Amino acid sequence: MPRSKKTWFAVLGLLAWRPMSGYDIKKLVEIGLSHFWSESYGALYPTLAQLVSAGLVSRRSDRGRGKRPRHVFSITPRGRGELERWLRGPTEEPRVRNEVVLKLFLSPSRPWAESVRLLEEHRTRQLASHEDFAASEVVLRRALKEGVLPVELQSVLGDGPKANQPSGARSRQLLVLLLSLRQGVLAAQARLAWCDEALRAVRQEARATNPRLRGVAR
Amino acid sequence: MPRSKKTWFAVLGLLAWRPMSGYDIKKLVEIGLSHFWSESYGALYPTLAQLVSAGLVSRRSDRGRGKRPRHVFSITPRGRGELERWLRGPTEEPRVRNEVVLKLFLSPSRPWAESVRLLEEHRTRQLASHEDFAASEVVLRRALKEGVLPVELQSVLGDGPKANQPSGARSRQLLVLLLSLRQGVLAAQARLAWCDEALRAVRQEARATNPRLRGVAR
DNA sequence: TCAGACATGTAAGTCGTTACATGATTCA
DNA sequence: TGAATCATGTAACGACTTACATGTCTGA
Repeated sequence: MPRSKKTWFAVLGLLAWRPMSGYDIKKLVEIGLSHFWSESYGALYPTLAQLVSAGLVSRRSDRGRGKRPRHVFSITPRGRGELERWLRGPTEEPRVRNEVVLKLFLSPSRPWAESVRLLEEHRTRQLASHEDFAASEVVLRRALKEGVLPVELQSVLGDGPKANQPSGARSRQLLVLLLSLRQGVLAAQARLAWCDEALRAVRQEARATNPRLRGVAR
Repeated sequence: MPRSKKTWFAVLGLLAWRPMSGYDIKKLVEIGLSHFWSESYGALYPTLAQLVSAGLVSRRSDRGRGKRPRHVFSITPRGRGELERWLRGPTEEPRVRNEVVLKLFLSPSRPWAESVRLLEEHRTRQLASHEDFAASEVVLRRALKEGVLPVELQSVLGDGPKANQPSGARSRQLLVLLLSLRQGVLAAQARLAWCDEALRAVRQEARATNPRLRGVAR
């Protein structure tokens, strides 16, 4: 039984926000969705072609004067129908494969210092991504409150002033963007908290095992 | 460039805990590591065969009288060397693909009630897994404090009373098991907190948008 | 003028899952 | 005796990623 075709529906769903080229989709995912989604060109372009064949998406060649030629894809009514069915359908839990935890788990025969380094490096990465998220959150909350759309968000939400957004649609987009960001913030916080807890435990254990280190700070 | 061969090293690392059959490995991962790792038979058995070919693991046929015949795999010294190199090497961040967040993100054209249902279902699953983790944690902490190994953990850590565990090795296994569990607990808590936050926001928005529902509890 | 962004694709290969296939042993 | 669990594997497929290949336009 074919498994879920996530790229398929991710692309379809993004095209429901607004018509875009493959390149636009890639950028949108990288810039705005990277904390919960990823796509590669090698999956994107074939998927786009398949969606067109299936009649869920239409392709139009946009070759404006002095413009780079590009293909703009739009969702069709049938595409909206399929998207809706998928949105209403069952949602798969991602199967987890956390290499950091695995390494820690497999480390019992290694020196404690190695686990400490593993955790410290992981912590540094988490801290950086947490800071990124937090900064984006500040921008987004201001946008939501003041109703202005800063440049940073235009590439995510589309900049069209003439875009025929029904009233409230824009603020609804901002809300789901904020909620998805909050997910990233909370997850990063939890990972950070885990690093701290694990580091404390491992360092304590290291001191207890190797009395020469007793009293050494850090 | 071949990507990291996680199954390869996961299997190698588990065999460093103790010799096991493929079936044992599968059960161990399912029962004790499911909150941060997964393996399928279709990956496991071929990997085991490859590890043997590579000389990192040795296979012995165990056909005791009245016993089911089985293959017991043990890590070789070369295998330990490779494992060690991998443990010390760089650790990849998993690329995230969270279908729940994606669906929420793609929902702006759908009724709020649909997002509420999505989040509620997700919350229910997270609550259940959080409870499982918390229960396991209680068992583990007691084991760590009292130095006794309850039956539930014997399938994870191995039950050998004659196992030539160097002093402290068992408690170190318990510690990394606890830490890996804590990772699951904290992650589940964060997901739960996010669900609550998102549900609050979405419900509030739903009420604001549809005044007929104003004042309706839940 | 040339680096860097824009833009689109393909080919090969990796990684892993599901479904299939098979059979032994235990225990109610 | 027959269901559940132990036990081992393969085949086909699905879903991606990486690396390659190619070209255009903009602006410092």
